[in-house]
Amino acid sequence: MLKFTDERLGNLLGLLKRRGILAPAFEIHGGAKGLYEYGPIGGRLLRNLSNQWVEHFTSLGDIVEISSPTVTPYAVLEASGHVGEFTDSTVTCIECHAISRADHLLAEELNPDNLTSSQLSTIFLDNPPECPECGSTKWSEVTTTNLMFNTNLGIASSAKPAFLRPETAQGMFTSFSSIYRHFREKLPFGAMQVGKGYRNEISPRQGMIRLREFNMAEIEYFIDPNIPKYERDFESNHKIMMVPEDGEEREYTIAEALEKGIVKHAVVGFFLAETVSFLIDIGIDLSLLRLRQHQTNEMAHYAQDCWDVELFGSYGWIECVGVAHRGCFDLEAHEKATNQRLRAWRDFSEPKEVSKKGWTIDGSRAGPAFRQHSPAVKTYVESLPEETEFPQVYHIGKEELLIAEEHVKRIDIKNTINGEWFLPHVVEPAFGLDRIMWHIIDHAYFQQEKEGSAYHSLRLSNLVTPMNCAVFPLFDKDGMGEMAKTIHKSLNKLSNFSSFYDASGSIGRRYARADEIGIPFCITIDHQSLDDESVTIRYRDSGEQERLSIGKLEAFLR
RNA sequence: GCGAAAGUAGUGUAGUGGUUAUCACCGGGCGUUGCCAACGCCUGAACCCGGGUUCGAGUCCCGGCUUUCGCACCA
Repeated sequence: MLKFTDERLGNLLGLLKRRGILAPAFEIHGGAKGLYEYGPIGGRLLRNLSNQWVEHFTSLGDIVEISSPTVTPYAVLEASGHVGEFTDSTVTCIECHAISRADHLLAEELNPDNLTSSQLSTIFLDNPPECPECGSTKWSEVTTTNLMFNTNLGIASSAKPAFLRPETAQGMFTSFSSIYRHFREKLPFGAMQVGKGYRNEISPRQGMIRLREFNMAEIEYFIDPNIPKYERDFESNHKIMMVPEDGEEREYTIAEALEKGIVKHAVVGFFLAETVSFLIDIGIDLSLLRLRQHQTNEMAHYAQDCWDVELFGSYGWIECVGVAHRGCFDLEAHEKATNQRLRAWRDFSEPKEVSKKGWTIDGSRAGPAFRQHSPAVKTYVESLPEETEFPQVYHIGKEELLIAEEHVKRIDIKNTINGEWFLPHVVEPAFGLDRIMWHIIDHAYFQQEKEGSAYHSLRLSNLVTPMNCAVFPLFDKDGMGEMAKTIHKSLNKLSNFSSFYDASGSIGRRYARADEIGIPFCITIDHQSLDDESVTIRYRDSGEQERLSIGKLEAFLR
């Protein structure tokens, strides 16, 4: 069992920065809070993580990947509710002018997330907490601040307000119609997107846990609300720690949780199961994972069942994935704002016949005849039963209008209604890739004592490891260097495979360098290799070695 | 940024100020055929947005937005 201490965290952060994995961004200019950069090793890790994510969820068969812009017009995020709702409550310290998040300064049992800013203001007057910067207890009014980055599309007078997107989801909702058509107009189906999101967090903290620019991966999975139970097969017999809304923390399999009604919706359960198996595949420790159900009062108002996948690491339990049943909120919101239909069609089991017989006006005759009374005449005529005979007298105010046969015509409309349009519901699994990345690394990091000094290794999953193997010549002489380079080059050419070449320093030092960045195998070319075309394979996690002929290398590494 | 033109189903389009807005391809269902845009029946889908004129606006006027094309700018 891993022990997450401050000392370990410090060592790990040092390693990440030293080895080009992860570091605060723009440090030579003094850095910028909430922005991190991935280096040469970290960049590959992130790429592998996002590829694995796409691969895992597209292989379910009914989810497609799209890509929409990060710069998003005002109207889109106004419709989605972000302009009005995507806010934090802030207070300013009157002594030192530091701005803090109001809810973070208050004790948790007050449940500050659910209070209005005036309720919060009252608390800050009656029971002021200390300013974390200067210790003062004088506070300004609590105000709400929108967390989206403002920008403009266009310049000067042609500028139109826009935001950097706070989530990728809206792009999937706004292109619903084209995805619906792609799926031959049949539910269920999903769309996914991997990309950057931006939130102007008031106080980015905890390393890279709360970022202002971050990588997210989201799925919007659309379902018919009339189908009460989607039968979905999933392989997940794992016992998973769950913290239900108002129950005890306990281990269940997803199937058990569904049976007991703890997980309320089958599709939510399905994605929780898929999410957990994905996380295990990429190296998350199941014993450091739990599923936490949102309290009813904590859920966004549109959500019907909402679970967080929380991972435990150096910063405690951190929400890394959310799986939310969002009902039809988003599609409905965009539909209202745009008057576009964002619906799916469902046939009735029996077509319905609707007929209307009666009268209406002949506009080309009645219009000129009745002029401004024409709309009233039309309403009147259409209210008459079909057996009415003309002429008819119609009183409007003091006037008396004679409606002749030439002013009207019969209508005889028969319609068959075969089905109806409905708003699909959506289940949204949303992954914070940077947070998952952090926990992959945090769970993979092992430090040991080796001959008195600290020895670090990242036991990364082979699915995400930034370098698949390392090739070392035992000595860079007698042709070993050339042989190693040849092997390195041919392995590096394999697709989705990268080999790391290192010829400097002692062999032990090179193994250590490889372990630090999570390379699973080191291939060493020694004197014997020159004679019999065999090499040494050395395993990262056990340190054990075996010999293998060069011809079998490729098959072995795959 | 300047100038011009155009915005009607998913696509391409028709539409004298007055029907339930035309047609084709397209999409969905069923049938037939059985292997690379076949056929038949049923069915789904649109007047860019906002004002104005009018009894009545897809149609006329004004404004906005978007697109296309020139010119300018930028890469």
